[in-house]
Amino acid sequence: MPTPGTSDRILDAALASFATRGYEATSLDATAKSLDLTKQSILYWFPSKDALLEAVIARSARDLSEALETALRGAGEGWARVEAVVRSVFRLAARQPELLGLLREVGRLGPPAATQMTLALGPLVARATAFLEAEMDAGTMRRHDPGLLLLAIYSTVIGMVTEVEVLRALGEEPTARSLVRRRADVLQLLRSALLVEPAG
Amino acid sequence: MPTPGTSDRILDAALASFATRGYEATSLDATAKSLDLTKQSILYWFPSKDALLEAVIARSARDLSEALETALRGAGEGWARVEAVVRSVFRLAARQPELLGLLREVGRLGPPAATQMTLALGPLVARATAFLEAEMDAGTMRRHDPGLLLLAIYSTVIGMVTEVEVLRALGEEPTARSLVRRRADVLQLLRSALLVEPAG
DNA sequence: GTCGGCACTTACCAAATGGTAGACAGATTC
DNA sequence: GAATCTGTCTACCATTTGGTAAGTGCCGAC
Repeated sequence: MPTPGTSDRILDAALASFATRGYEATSLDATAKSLDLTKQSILYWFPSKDALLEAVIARSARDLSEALETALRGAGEGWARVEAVVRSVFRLAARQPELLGLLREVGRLGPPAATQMTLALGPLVARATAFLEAEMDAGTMRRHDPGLLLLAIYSTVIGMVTEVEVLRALGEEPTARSLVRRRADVLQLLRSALLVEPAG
Repeated sequence: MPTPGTSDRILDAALASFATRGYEATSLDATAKSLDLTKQSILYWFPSKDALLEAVIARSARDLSEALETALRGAGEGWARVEAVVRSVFRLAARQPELLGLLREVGRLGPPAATQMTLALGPLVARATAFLEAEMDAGTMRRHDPGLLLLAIYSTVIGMVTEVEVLRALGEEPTARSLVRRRADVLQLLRSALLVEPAG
């Protein structure tokens, strides 16, 4: 494993800052300083701050897709697939929380950033929608609008994983250990909500 | 109803901008211009941008609490209370979407803004937690960690109402009419998830 | 050994930002 | 009618922002 190149290190730092501080609150100067570089070096690799965001989104969308595709590859059928996806998101929350933070941030930023992310994750969304529809047709999951159902699942999982302040407000310290409990709770909740037979 | 005072107009404009563009992306100059004022007039009423945010949060938390308290006042028992709260949030989404947008934004900003909002909404949260616990004790709702359950409900409802870009990504145009459908879907979903008997 | 390009720097810059100081107009008070 | 207070404005200011221009050191090709 070679030393990561400068452009990758820049992407890492930018991702972290965009995901936590937010896009506007991230300054090129500060990001550069954290890497022992000057702002102009960043602008050498990425012609503008917008372009940097674009690159961060592109790489993150790819990483995100890969993580989920991998989880789906050996996943089984029906409910097991939902569980596999949720588990892989929680794994991401532990190992690369910035990826999920960026997702949140991009949704807030709106177009064109959101459009780019949307396009990049489109195939995954289409697959998920089709899956839910098939399950509902087969009668194994309760009937809902698939899009809205997906949004509900998305919001719940992302919320459980990124809403640090709300967690604190509810008396749940967002530690790594608590993440496991949150995962268990989400899975149980989704099972009750989705499955036709509240099976055990 | 007298003409709203300048300080109220400033709070309105600031709330709208904080909720949509975000705090950092909101400039005092732009906000002032939208009100046919100068930045210095804003700084006359609120000594700094931080203080303005604080005032916006204080007023919004009050409005939010009032709306929910009102909804709860004539709400009935058990599931009807959940339904009353959800309905009132969707009503807010139609009439004052900025209030919910601010909630999102404040969560992202972290302390001290988040702390202030948390404190202001604390009583409401405590009430909700106690309610859920009582229902679970009574056996009418499935047992979960009340805090996490509340977070799940919060995330789902707020997501349905503020995640405009995600909605679009899922092929749901965020119109006023679709809001009604979303509300129906959320209620149905929550009922399946929460109630012990999937009652009809 | 020098030529060319790569990675990065120093030196700037115009625009925008939050904030200060002080003046000005119009009421209100005495 | 003078003094005061309120709300707003004009005039500044220091800092920070994203971005440009012009080097500089270095390494491999020839």
